[in-house]
Amino acid sequence: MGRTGSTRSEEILTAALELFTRLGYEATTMADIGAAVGVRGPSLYRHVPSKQDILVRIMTRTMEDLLRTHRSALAGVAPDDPVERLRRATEAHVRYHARHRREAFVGNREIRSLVPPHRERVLTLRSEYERCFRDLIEVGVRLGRFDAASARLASYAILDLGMGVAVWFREGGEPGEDAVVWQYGQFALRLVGVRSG
Amino acid sequence: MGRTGSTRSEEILTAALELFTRLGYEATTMADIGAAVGVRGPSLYRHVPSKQDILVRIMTRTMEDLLRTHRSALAGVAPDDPVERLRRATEAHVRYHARHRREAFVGNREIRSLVPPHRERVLTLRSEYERCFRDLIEVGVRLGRFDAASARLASYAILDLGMGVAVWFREGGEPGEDAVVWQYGQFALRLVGVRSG
DNA sequence: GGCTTCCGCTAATGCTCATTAGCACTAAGT
DNA sequence: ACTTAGTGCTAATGAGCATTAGCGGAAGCC
Repeated sequence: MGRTGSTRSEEILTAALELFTRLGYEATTMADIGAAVGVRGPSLYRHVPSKQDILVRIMTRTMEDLLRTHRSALAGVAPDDPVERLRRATEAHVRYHARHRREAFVGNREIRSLVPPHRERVLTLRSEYERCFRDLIEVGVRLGRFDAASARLASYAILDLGMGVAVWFREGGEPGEDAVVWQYGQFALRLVGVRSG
Repeated sequence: MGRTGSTRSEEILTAALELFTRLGYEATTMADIGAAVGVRGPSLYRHVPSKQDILVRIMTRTMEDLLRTHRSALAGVAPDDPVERLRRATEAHVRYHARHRREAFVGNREIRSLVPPHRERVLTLRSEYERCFRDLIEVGVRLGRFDAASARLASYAILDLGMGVAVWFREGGEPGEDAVVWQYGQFALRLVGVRSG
């Protein structure tokens, strides 16, 4: 029984995530979430302070996980090997979006359901993440390894591929996670003009 | 005063589209839409049958437009030139998403706000559109012009790029529509292994 | 002037919700 | 046995919202 998660609040976050993914934040009621964990709506308030707070916890955790994954994917990769760095970053990005499709999906679509103080915080984390990719590409261009007219467009394109994965990917379906990750890593490199995946 | 559009309902659809884009369908109220056209909420019912109907009209019109532009982009392009066909299809796709970002944005995100009979209809149109791209890529692979391990993944990737454009593109911003369209056409070809843009 | 059509308005109506109050039960701990 | 957390429940509360009723005015037509 830790303080943050005492199992019950985790269950609630998980159930809410599933419902937010399927119905959207606005269309999900506290009663729905309660039913998903075997409880009436009002009882949820014993474990979480509000519906908005559920969304906030889900979204900030997601963005932090994503950034953490990104950093650890690049840890130990030579800074002067932009090809390998972009490949690793993209693979981590895509793997995260495949493995945590609900989190990524909600994280992308429900930003507007966040109420001001939190919205800005999440948006800041998000643009920090975007900047990582743009920087990666700019380095590659500067080193003459990439051929991209606009690093910004290329980074948007690569990031958007990940969001797409979160939409259509199904665990246990075909193609599997590894195949998608590999393929999308190749896509990213091709996008910036690297030959032979 | 024509029957379908008598200006007023068009104004309402346009205002609603803007609001749905910014706030989402659920979070937009009839009073909001009314205010945007200078009228109280209930007065809207003189021009449109319901809020849901506004969404339905927006979304079906969007999907039909998209399919129409796709077909006309390919009209007259040699069937045995998959490179040119994919380039044209992608350019039309991206141009549509840049030029009608609100329509495309709402069309992608509010499918779940559509009530059953319509949701299915829109989803059918959408998968018809997806299939066009997959077929295009399969032909290219069969003719040996494309190098794609999975036509399905490649088509998803290309389509997702378009959705991304609808999210971040701003009319009058940089890069402009033509630059984005050209760049994304090149991205699509690179994705399927075509060299030299 | 009287009739009709259009279109806007305010006041219901009838939900659906998030959230709060207040009560009850259980399991420890003492 | 008494108390205290912890957790659930039902019944408010209070707001927001789509939609409907019913009224009134303006414009055109006779």
